[in-house]
Amino acid sequence: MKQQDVFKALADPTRRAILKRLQGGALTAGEIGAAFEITGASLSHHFTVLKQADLVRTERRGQYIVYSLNSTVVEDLARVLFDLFPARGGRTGDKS
Amino acid sequence: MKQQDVFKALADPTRRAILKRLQGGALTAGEIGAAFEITGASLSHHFTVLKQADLVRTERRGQYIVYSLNSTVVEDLARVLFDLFPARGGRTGDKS
DNA sequence: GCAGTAATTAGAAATTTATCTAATTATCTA
DNA sequence: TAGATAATTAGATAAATTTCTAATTACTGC
Repeated sequence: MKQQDVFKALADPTRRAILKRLQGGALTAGEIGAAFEITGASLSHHFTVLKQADLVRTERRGQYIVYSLNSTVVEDLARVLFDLFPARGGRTGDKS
Repeated sequence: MKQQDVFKALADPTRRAILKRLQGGALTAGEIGAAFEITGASLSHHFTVLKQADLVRTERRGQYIVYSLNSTVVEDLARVLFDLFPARGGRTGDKS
């Protein structure tokens, strides 16, 4: 896991929206792109960043390329975050 | 919590290093800066970004300004992440 | 092989971000 | 109050990022 790549990938709102779209299951590049105003070329750039961070996986299916979420990275990321912030017992939900 | 501000703040390696330095407890701007090559002005910019993301808190103590970690934000961030990635039972540590 | 569709890659323009030097603000001490 | 120290703010430059159009690659089906 390249920490820097993951953080940079998550820093862009369009890329986070892509990840959210993939929650419902794998989608082709075109299906993902339908939800955004930007061009396919720009989308493709974002896919590259997400792939480099290992946040998504791709698989060619004939004419299409199918994207899916790589959930295992969230575990790595969780480790990094708990390393970045001091432990506090693990309770959550009392702030807001 | 402004999600975008937090992600953007964490996207820079210098800022993550600042957060790590603060793990040991509160430090003055100068003490933090001693560990980095960049100028105080640049550091100050990073502090601004971290403050805007509510990741650090500041307090003036006489001539000094003391920075400390705001751990509560990690809880908000955890929520965002678990929202961004599908739930997977909650176990961690089996991937390497 | 050729036309059509899906997606990426190439190259450039516009925006944002990180960094610098110089100037300013705030505080301490004599 | 004046000089020294800590830190920020202002303004500029350099580097990185996002986005675009145009061209290219990969596959389908005739």
